[in-house]
Amino acid sequence: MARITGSNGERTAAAIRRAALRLIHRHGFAAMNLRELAAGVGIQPGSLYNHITTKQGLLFDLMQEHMTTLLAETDAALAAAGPALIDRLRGFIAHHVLYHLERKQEVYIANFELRALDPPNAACILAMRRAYEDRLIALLEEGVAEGTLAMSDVRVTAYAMLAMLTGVCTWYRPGGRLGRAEIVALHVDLALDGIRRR
Amino acid sequence: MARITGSNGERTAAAIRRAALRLIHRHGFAAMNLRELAAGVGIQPGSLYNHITTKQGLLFDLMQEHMTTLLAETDAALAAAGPALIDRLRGFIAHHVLYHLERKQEVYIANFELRALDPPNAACILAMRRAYEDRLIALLEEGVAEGTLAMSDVRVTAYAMLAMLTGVCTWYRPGGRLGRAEIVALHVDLALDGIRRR
DNA sequence: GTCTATAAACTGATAGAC
DNA sequence: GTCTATCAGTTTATAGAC
Repeated sequence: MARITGSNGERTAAAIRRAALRLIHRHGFAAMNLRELAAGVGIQPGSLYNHITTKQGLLFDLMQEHMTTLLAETDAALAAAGPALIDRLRGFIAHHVLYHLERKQEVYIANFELRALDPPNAACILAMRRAYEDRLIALLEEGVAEGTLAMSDVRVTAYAMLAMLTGVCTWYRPGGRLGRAEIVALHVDLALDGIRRR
Repeated sequence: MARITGSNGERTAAAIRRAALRLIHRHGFAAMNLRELAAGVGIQPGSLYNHITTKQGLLFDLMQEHMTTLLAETDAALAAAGPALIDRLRGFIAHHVLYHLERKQEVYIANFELRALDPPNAACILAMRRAYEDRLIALLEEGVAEGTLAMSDVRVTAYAMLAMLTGVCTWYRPGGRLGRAEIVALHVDLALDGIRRR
């Protein structure tokens, strides 16, 4: 039988995660204090501890949730793409850009607050990031092997592509000159033009 | 007549800047405390204030010095390149990558600690960053106008190029698989391949 | 210019009533 | 689950002796 009381707890927990993403993205993890976070949720500072273990644990949970979602959605996008390598590569790039446009906060935090994690937590997130990078590296190697792609150094190219595609996070603002679909299309071309064999 | 006493002050000030760059790069500005900074320099915390105004003022000085140097060196690299657009563009890219390889700490701080600056200070640094971006945008527009370059959107392309070229900071380690000259050459090609008309 | 000492405010986290 | 109250430690910054 479903619980009726206590349902407020999950709404509060979700509100904490939402407010934390906003504040960490804006001020950085170290500069965000728990009083400010509690005020953003509309509860008292002490009440936070009904939903989080520590400030550090909160950051880790946010990052882990983000990386898990990113990996799962990426694999879904790859599975949904056509079987040809170029289609899967387009699928990867388009998904990466769209995901990064829609979840700027999570992406920014996962990329730049790794140093705020305790070493064991950082190792866990880093392993997930490596797994993500390996998805792209595998695609590039496949393209080189079959002869449709050409590049001097697969690993450097993969890092350069990811840096370029992630860069949209730093300047994109909803309601700007370009729509999301346009930005995605521009970046698919930018990323592919340099590596397609011709 | 040159002062003889007090010459230790400038050495201390330089040591503070050096230690601050290292600590901010490693832990972030908010997470760096002045006790740790003083210990890194080998003085007591209170003595820092003979050389800095506030912690905020220290960050601003570091960023301003970095941006001034970047702009000056970039203009020197452009002036030293051949008159042809493609040579100036190569010069810009090669200088950008090499500078970012050699001054990882400054670059990282200037890019990711902007949110730690007070609004007036942030506006000042942001204006210098815009001036830097405009150097590249002007080159791309010149290339499109003369017909040697082709791209769908100059501004998006410029941001994408800068993000890609700056990305080396996040993974480059001295003594790694690739030397600096190789990394520079790889990125010049990666950045140009997508925009040269063919 | 550096030191010691300390002010004044802020921080993450806990205890116990409701 | 939320509240009030508070602990214990840390933070930036200052004052005054040497």
